[in-house]
Amino acid sequence: MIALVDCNNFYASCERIFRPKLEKKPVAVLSNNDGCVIARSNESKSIGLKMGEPIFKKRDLVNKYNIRLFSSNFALYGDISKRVFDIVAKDVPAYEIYSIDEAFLDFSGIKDPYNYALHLRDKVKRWTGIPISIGISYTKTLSKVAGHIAKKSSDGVCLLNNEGRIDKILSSLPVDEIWGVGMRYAMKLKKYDIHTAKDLRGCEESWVRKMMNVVGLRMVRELKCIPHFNLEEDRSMKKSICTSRSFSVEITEYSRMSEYLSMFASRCSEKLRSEGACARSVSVFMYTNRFRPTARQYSGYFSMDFDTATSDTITITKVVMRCLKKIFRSGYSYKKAGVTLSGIVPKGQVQLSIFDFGDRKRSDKLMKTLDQINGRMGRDILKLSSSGINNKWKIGKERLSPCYTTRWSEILEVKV
DNA sequence: TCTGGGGTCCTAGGACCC
DNA sequence: TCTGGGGTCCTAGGACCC
Repeated sequence: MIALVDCNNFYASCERIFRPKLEKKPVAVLSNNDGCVIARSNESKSIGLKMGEPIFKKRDLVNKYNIRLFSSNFALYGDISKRVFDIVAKDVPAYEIYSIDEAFLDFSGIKDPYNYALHLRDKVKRWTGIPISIGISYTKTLSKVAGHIAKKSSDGVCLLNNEGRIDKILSSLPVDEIWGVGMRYAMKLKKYDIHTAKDLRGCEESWVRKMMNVVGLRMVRELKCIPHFNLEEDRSMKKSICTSRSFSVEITEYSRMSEYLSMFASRCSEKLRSEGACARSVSVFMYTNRFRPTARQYSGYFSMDFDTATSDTITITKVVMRCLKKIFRSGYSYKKAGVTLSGIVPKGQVQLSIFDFGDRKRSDKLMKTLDQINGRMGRDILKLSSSGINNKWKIGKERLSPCYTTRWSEILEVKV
C-alpha cells in the first residue's frame, strides 16, 4: 500500500501556526509581487477565492470578508515542510518527498494502515501545528484519489482497499481531478464523452495510449490497481535549475536587465553548488507583458554550452551576459526574465576538456569561500559587481511574515 | 495600476551514423 | 518500374505537477 500525505492548504496553514487568532478565519497567500493567489484556507475557498487569481481583481471580496493576505515566505514554508516530513517518514521503510507539501510513504508493512494514518495525522498536528490528510491505496494514482476524499472527510484519512468502494468513488470523480489529467486532456476527453475517472478507466488501452501517450496509459492502468509509478526515493539530483522573476516595474534599460540577470545567475549557481553539481549549459529568457496587448510584444531565448561543466558563479555569469547580448532588443518593456541551468552532473563526474585552461581548484576554493561568507553573514554580502551595487532586490512583498524558524532576529517572542 | 515560480516527462522530426 | 534497415542524438513543443 502507498500513502499520500498532503498538508492541507499548506502555505496558509504555515502562516496560521504563529497566529492562532486566524484559526477559522479566511487566509490567503500571494505569489511574488503580491500578484496571484497561491494558497487559500478553507474559509477563503468557500467564499469563492480562486487559485491563481490575480488579487487586484478581488479587492471587493477581500474587503467584504476581511481575508487576511500574506506575501509568500518560502523560507518559512520550506522549514515547516521539512519538519512535517521528518515526522511522517521516520517509521516507514521508504518514502518520496514529492513536493513542498506532499509525500508518498511505503505503507506495505503496516498492519492497520487506517489507524496508523490517524496516529500520524495527530502527531503532525500536535508537533508542528500543520493539519494533514492521508490517502491510502494500491498505487500512487489511487492514493491521490484517496487523498482527495480524505481532504473532505471528517477524520482526514481515506483507505481505498476495496474494489466496490474504488469503483464507486471513480464513478463520481471528474476526469480532470485525476493526477495526470490537466485542462487540455480533460477537454479532449470531454469530446469523446468521457467525464469521470471510471469512464476513462473503461477505455481501450490502445486508444488511451494514442490520446495521452504512455504517461496517460500508465495512469489509467494505475486506476486499475496495476502499479506503474514507483516511489522515487532519490530525487536529489535536479535536471534543471531555474531562477526567474516578474518585475513589479517593467524593465527597458539594458543595464538594469544585465544586473538582474547577473543576480539570477548567482542564485542559480548557488543552488547548483548546494546540490554538489555542475551544469553543462545555461539559457536566458526574457519577455514583455502579455497582459498588456497594446504594448509591443517580444520574447527572446538563447542557450549556450560551457566548455566544461561548471558551478562557478563568475563563469556562469559571463556566459549569461553573452546570451543577454544575443537576445536583448531595446525599445521593449520587459516584464519577466530568467536563467536556467541544465545538463546537470554531479561534481565528481564532470568530463574535463583538453581545452579547459581554467584553474578549477582555485575556482572551487573561491566559490566555497563565497558561500561560507554569505552563509554566515547574509545573502549577497559578497557578490559580483555586475549584479549592481546599490540596487535593492525589488520584488513586492508587502505582507511578509517573519521567518520565525529560520532567522534568529525574527524568532517569536513570548511574554509571560 | 495590479496577472508567480519552479519543476518533470514524452514525442515528432531533423540531422546524422554505418 | 524499381530507391533498405537499423540506429543515435538533439530540439521544440506539448502535456503535466505543486
